[in-house]
Amino acid sequence: MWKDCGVDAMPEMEATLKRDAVVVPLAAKRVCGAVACRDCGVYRLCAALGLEEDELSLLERVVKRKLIFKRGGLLFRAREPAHYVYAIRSGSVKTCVGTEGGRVQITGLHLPGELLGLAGFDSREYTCEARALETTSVCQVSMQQLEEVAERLPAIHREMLCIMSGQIRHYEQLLLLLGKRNAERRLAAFLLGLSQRFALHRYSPTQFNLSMSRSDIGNYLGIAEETVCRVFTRFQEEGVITTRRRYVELHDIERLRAIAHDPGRRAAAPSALASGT
Amino acid sequence: MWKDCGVDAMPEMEATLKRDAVVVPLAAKRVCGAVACRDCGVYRLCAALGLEEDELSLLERVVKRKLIFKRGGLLFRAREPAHYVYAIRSGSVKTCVGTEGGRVQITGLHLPGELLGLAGFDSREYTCEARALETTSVCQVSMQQLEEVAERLPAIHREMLCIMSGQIRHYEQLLLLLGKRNAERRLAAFLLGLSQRFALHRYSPTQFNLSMSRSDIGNYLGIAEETVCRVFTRFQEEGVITTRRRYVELHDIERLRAIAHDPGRRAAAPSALASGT
DNA sequence: CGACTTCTTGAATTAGGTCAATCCCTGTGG
DNA sequence: CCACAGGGATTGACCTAATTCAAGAAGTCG
Repeated sequence: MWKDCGVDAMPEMEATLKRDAVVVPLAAKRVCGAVACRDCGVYRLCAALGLEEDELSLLERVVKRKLIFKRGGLLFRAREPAHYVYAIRSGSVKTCVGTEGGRVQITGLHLPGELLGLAGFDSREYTCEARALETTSVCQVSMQQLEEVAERLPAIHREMLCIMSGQIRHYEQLLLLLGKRNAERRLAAFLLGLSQRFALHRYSPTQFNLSMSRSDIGNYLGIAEETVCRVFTRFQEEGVITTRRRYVELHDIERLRAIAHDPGRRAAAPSALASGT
Repeated sequence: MWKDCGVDAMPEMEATLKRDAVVVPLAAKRVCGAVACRDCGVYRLCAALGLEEDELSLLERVVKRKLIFKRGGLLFRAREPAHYVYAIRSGSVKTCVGTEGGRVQITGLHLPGELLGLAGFDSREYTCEARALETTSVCQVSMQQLEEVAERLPAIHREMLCIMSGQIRHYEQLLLLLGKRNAERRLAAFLLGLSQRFALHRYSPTQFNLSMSRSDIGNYLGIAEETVCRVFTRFQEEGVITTRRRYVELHDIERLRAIAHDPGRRAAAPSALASGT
């Protein structure tokens, strides 16, 4: 397993980082001090750091620098040594894993405030590939130094555990989505999920940009690109949403919710076991 | 989200724990001292504890007791306060999450040596329901005391992070599986995955017991129970496997691998973006 | 202003879901 | 010890939702 995920699959990507990752030579002076940090997933992490020791010195040791990636830019690749964790400040990032067969599955769409790359903690390698979906600004955090600091501050460790368990919950939700058949339900749930997340970040929950292409959305949800289009069209005809390219407006959240939660028919219920005896 | 997962869905299960959870009144004396512990997922955790302080006293504080669950027994339920983490010593456990619609998705099949319940770290609630698939013996570990100890021993924290990142990797693999359509591929990959895991635990990689019913397998892989049967039959006709009820023998691992990794046709490849320019 | 990519829509095809009947165990009780 | 009940597994027939192939429209970018 994990032989050539995203590597052989996309051989031409080698040079992308060098070309796209514009290193802003702003040596992390106020990186975690401004208003934007409040909305950042590592904020509590930064805060914990700041509380315990000399604020600047520690922050500067751990938060390496702010990077900007252009659309399509590669943050990291699967199986690459995981030297850094990335906190998204603006923009969006998709993560995907790959198989030997060259098949690729998008496993995440990440919005500002989220942390990427922590899953590689165990193996010291990234478990997936991460790519900017639009111009995206991130904080690059040194894994090693983060660990060194965490060694002394249990609060950091606890924070990391929380972030990971959040990631696990996210995956469980996604599995739930992929397990239940129907394409309409998947898309409805997808839109609702996005809406919720945008709301959390104080963006409009009813009009936003799907930074992913139809093809990516299809891959993410386990359906064909064309099906995504067709369902969007159907939703539109029913007045539930409006789409124009990647821009979406949700008109009838309730209806979407109804579609997403429709129990539908049967659907291989797992046996309760131990019911009788 | 997460309103009544597994609770309203299976209302009759209330009494299951009381009936099935046979509390062995063996006050954790040698619980983490025997040979079996070497194969346990928390072994390193236990070891770390033992290295640093008075072995028995700490272990007894943290590892509450050994429990035995019968087939169908409920270890914990989603949304329940997560007081304990469970290490599986023998047997197997399935975990599942549920939706408002009463739909349930099996998210994991857990074998001896694996740790359950850590995902609830963040919210202090279990994120899923866990149920024994056969007579299963577990170590029950107090979450609170584990944390208290971890506070003083960063090694424990690091271990927990590793376990969680392993869980994340597992989910990524599962997503990959659910994303790629074809039922044959799913089942082939499922069998191979099990085979690998059994091998890790020094069980036979070519003949083992699927502790799950066809229905559970279907739910886990996102296909209908009947399709599971049909594909198994097809595999059998081709001489790749033999099944008898829940017992399976793999005859041609290579062929299975070929089926699992068959790139197949198209399959909504995510756009590389930034490919041309 | 092209060249490309992404999106959309149509038509044909099919994998897999659904329903239903039957078989086959396993465990139970007479 | 044997017959029976009930749950799981299997198989067949049918049908629907979604994939696939194909072609064209609509943006985007250099």
